[in-house]
Amino acid sequence: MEKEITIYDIAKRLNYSPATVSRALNDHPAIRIDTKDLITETARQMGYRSNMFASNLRRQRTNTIGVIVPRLNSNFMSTVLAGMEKVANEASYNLIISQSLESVKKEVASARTMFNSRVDGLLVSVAYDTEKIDHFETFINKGIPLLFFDRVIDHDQCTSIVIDNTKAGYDATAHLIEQGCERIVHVTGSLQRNVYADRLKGYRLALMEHGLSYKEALVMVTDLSQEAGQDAARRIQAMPERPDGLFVTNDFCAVSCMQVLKQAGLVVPTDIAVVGFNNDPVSQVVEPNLTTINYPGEKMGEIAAQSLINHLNGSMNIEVTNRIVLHSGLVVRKSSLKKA
Amino acid sequence: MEKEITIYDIAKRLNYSPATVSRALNDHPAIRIDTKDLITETARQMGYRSNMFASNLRRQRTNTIGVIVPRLNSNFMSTVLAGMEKVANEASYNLIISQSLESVKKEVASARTMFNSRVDGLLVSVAYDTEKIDHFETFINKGIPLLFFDRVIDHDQCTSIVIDNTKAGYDATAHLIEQGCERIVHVTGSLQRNVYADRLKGYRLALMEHGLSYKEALVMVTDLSQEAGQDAARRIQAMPERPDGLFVTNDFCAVSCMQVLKQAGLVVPTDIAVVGFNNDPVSQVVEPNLTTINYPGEKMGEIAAQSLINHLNGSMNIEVTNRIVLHSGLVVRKSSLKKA
DNA sequence: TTGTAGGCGTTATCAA
DNA sequence: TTGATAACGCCTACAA
Repeated sequence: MEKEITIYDIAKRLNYSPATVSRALNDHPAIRIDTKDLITETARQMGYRSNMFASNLRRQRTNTIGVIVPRLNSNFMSTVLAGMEKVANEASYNLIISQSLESVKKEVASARTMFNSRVDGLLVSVAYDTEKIDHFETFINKGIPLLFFDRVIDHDQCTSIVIDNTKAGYDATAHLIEQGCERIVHVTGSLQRNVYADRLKGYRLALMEHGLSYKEALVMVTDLSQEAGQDAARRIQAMPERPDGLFVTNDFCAVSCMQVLKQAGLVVPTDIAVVGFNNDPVSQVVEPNLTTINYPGEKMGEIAAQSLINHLNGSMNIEVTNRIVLHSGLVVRKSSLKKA
Repeated sequence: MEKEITIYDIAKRLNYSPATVSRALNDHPAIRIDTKDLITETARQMGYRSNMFASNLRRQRTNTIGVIVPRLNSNFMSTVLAGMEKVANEASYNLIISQSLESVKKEVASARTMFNSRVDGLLVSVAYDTEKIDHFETFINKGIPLLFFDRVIDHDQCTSIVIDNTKAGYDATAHLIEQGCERIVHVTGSLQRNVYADRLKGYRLALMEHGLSYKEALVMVTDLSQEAGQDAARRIQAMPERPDGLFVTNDFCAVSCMQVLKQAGLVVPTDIAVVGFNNDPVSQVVEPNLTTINYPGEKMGEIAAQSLINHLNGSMNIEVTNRIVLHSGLVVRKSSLKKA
């Protein structure tokens, strides 16, 4: 294992001071262009690499962004992360990624690690059961920018990146109603989370506006897993008055639900029309293809990362913009088309 | 923005030396238990957080593992990453993740960043078109452990984590042959990559052992995208002698291929039996359900991370074990069952 | 069991 | 345009 080259080594070799070498390497304006060239070239030859710790220690910055997500392995989340990585990478930021596995406890631990790693900023989508956000206060107190996306929590000093979940819920439900559905089951997640609460709001709004009454028995709060979907299917079959519409706020869950319903002999969409959420690739594989809400995951990731980076560069202030809403829209496929 | 608390502040407050504080905070054995308690408690109260840069600078370690993958947003890869994150997190390592987007050029750049970030070790799955691995030599020269997984490249000083792709290819093909298939199309990726080359090897082996001749025209090298699947379907339909079996080395690609075939009126598995690869969730959604090779992504991630960490801890040497092979196996579903 | 002191590699300030 | 110097916060011989 060879010795690491430092700016001192370069300085000695060229008979410059370390300060000059440092400046040359950092494109400092007050340096003669030919000495700069000489120094960079020598550095390259000697196999120099800058020591980020020394630099970070000195500058009190890390060029690192922390990301905390519920899970890494969902199509939606990995798409978001792909977008973030792309933007961060281009701006030469590193991404430290950590998953809460849907538990506040791990989320708190992750936040702590991120804090100790001195990330320059933090991007968060909260866990299923997060209630308070005390564990993020440390960031806010220290002035470390914090940005929520998808599953957000309102906070004066943080921006949130979201889609209009209420509208999406409304659109999904209204579409089902227009297709003639009158008893629409809604399968959703923890109402603690904005995304699910808002979609439910949209669902209720659509019912109301179309003169249908809201029935609590038709709303199922689940963890949106595949099992939850299967379970929902069984509950639907057991209902005395058979529902004719189904709005599941997650494609994968919707699909597993559809599969059980189909096995039980129900025909989608004739017997029951179905709408999912996310526009996950499976929605185009299941038969009939699933009507769903298109959720711009990659864009969300890009914008979240870009906003944070802009804030860090001083070219935008996160504390001013409170909320960025991305476009989303209904993608109509066969699973919901009773007419036509 | 408040001032950062350092061990000096704690030392001053308690009238200890910074050295003692440092030792107490790091659980050094030679420290009285009550002073340790006092110090940790005071540190907590004062809102102290250790400065990783200073520490890293001093210790020449980062507790950070670099990961370079072709893409973040595939079900397989995000599952692998989930496994890595879990293990790394438990061992209090951070993960810096970067995607090459299937291009060597970005892979080289990522490697460089990782190098400059002074990761303690590197986990890599190479891009579609990577040929040489000069860009990783710097790591090897510096003694930074390097570990390949899935898409690996043989190197004396690196361990590879893989499944037995040859066997998997063999099993898939043999299964089709046992179902009565005689003209089996194989859709695969770049043969530069071990995974695809080995699966092809298995395919040929199975043909041979069952007395079927290998026909180059039946092998399609593609990028395994959805479009590639659709394309393959069209080429299959255009073949003068209609194939009766299809082995696609990626579930998503297999599914899109199946969809086009079905639209064209072919019946799976009667007209053509299909086997995929990865056991992606879609394989259980498409109809008929897709026979596939189960690929233990999460386990692979866990083992890759664990091996690297063990090596870093000195409890295992990566340069000795050259290759770790995980179990994989055929999952038979309806898409391939001609008999029964 | 605790303290002293030097250095890890940079960069910012001040002076030349 | 360049150089000297002092931090940045931590860790670890060595000494006590």
